[in-house]
Amino acid sequence: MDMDDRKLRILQAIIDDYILTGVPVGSRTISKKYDMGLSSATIRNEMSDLEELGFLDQPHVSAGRIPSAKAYRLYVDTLLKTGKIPDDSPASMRSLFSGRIHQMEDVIDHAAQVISSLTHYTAVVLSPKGEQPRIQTVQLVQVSRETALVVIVTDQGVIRDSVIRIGGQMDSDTLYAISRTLTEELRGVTLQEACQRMPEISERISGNNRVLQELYGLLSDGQRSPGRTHMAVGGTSNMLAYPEYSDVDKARNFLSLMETRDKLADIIRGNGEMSFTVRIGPETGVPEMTDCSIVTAAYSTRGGQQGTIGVIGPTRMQYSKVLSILNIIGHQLTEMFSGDGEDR
Amino acid sequence: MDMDDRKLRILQAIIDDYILTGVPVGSRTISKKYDMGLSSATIRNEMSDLEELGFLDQPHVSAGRIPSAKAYRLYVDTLLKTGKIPDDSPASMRSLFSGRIHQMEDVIDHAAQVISSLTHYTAVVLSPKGEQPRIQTVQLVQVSRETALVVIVTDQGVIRDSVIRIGGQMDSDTLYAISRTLTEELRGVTLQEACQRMPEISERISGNNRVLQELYGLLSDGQRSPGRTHMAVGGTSNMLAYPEYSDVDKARNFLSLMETRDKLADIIRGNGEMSFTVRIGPETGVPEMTDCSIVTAAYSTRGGQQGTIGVIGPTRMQYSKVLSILNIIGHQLTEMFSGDGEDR
DNA sequence: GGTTAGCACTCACGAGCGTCGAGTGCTAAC
DNA sequence: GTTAGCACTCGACGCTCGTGAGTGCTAACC
Repeated sequence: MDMDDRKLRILQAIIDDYILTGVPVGSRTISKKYDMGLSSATIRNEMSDLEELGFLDQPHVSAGRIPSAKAYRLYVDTLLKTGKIPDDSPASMRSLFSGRIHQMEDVIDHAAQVISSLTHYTAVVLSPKGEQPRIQTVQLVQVSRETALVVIVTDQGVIRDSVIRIGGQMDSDTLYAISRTLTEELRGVTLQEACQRMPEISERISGNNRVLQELYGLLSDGQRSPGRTHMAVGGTSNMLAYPEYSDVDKARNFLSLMETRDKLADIIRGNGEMSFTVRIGPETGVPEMTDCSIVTAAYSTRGGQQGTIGVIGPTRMQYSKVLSILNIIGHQLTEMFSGDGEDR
Repeated sequence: MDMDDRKLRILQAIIDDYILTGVPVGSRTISKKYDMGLSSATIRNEMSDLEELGFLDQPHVSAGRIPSAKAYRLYVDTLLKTGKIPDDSPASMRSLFSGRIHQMEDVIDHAAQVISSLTHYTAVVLSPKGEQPRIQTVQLVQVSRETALVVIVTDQGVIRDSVIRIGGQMDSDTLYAISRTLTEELRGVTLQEACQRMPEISERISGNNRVLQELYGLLSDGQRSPGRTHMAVGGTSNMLAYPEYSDVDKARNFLSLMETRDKLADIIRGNGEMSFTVRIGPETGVPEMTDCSIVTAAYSTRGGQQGTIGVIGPTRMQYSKVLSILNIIGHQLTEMFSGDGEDR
């Protein structure tokens, strides 16, 4: 016994119906609603076969069948293979980021909002992250008589800034001079290398040890912290609308997972930089999410960094809709971040 | 009939017990657990009086009593009046912010984490906000041949940065020169005033119109956006642990309120800059939160700005514990932000 | 007069039970 | 291979009823 075309069509119908209703679907439903020209009895036989093949589960004997993770896998794979990701973006969706938004963090927050409200699932957006950034410019800006702001511009447009103390009197011209020297010395160098080279530079520019010491501390700090990836989460409350989470304990588990941002980021970042990823139930590898699916898509910036947008929903997710939306938003983000240099 | 001392003690006992258990408390419980030297019958009479006075509610006739909002009000007021905010900070709590944290946003996120995990309620932390910031320094940092970063340092240490395009070739020395002029012209001026003064300055520094135009756009943008107050929310999932939210619909309402950040910020910012605020149930003025209480405390920075930390929990919140924790964290934040200038 | 014991009464809660109906598997006929 | 028919299963729902916590009232007590 193996999968023939009819079995496939029936399975498809079952999945469609279950995604729609969330209720185990019976043979009669399929026979009538999706008129296959087959009686319920025939469907029943086929369903029995499908269950044996591992595509359907039966919660209890007198209920209908529900698709298994394996069924969803098949479903999604054919969806992806046939490239049937409808790009049916209505005009309304075309320019969700029309208003002038300068800060990257705002864009990311907004994207999470938009995705979650379009899909009615939970959306997660991760800021781009890529190679070790290389320093382009270092500049010290005087803030007060005692403190200065360090601005480090890297090739990724990522800017780290932090306030450091400058010992004694130091006018803005002196700071500028130091900045120039530092920039000359450190251009094209990663933060890590910069850190190593500091002592050497320190000798060359004598007299301003205080500043360089602080800078050294800053660099070694910055190098440790993993590049401040920003993450936005939207629509966690959406999940409570699904009967899957009518159990409060389950809901709480889910929510607290959404709150442990580090873990969540790891999960979403997941398997590399595939343009699309769909992980279904157990495939997520997260025990708390056995009845969730995660769909992610990548977007990129002109610096070649990869960001991730993702949707978390019940396994009976409207995959095609989600894929289509992620596709569109992903493109928009890529355009936005690689486009006119207005990013951040 | 009015409140005598005994009634007060009984009410206190009822509130304590209800806060602890969340279950309507009966006369026998009080008589035995809190040994008042009174029989349950006497307690019953007193409870009946307290109900008449509006301090107790009775869910149904054969259940115990639960405290009304009015009761909590009284409870909290005496708590605040007697100044019984225990400062029993164990050493472990003394320095929650010990690790080097430079960015203000990180501090705020972390504070929300800490507060929520200490209280087991939901915590909200708002970044400081105060007067219109006044410009201290303006500096242009070259990023690429075509773009530059604008750094505006204000007296509040708040730094807005954004990338603008610089027309044509422009070396870093020229940018520095422009920066100097701008700083001289704009020092001590609010963003709004700066915006007005731009045309005039534009004439003086002729030739670099492109840069100044961009800067003008940036300023008028920045002036519109309300100062980017950052907000961190932590422990929303904690709320689901309380029987008050075993109803999924209620939980969802609560969560989606937590997600509409603007609204939430308004609610938390609430009534001004009192050092402590306790709003109980209906006092919150938010229909969705009739069975929540909000406790807020202020912290401040050396710039004289006020930030807010808040806890949202069920009305039967452990007020004294929450007040104590907010007190401690508030002081720590104030110290941190006014202290050594390492804030952002 | 305040306090307490006693008692009848109320009512949410949960267990137990029967009914209903959706859905199945199997068999026999087409 | 398909379909009609039928017996069977089992969760959902609704009903009843016992249980127990808690109350209010009354009468006795100090």
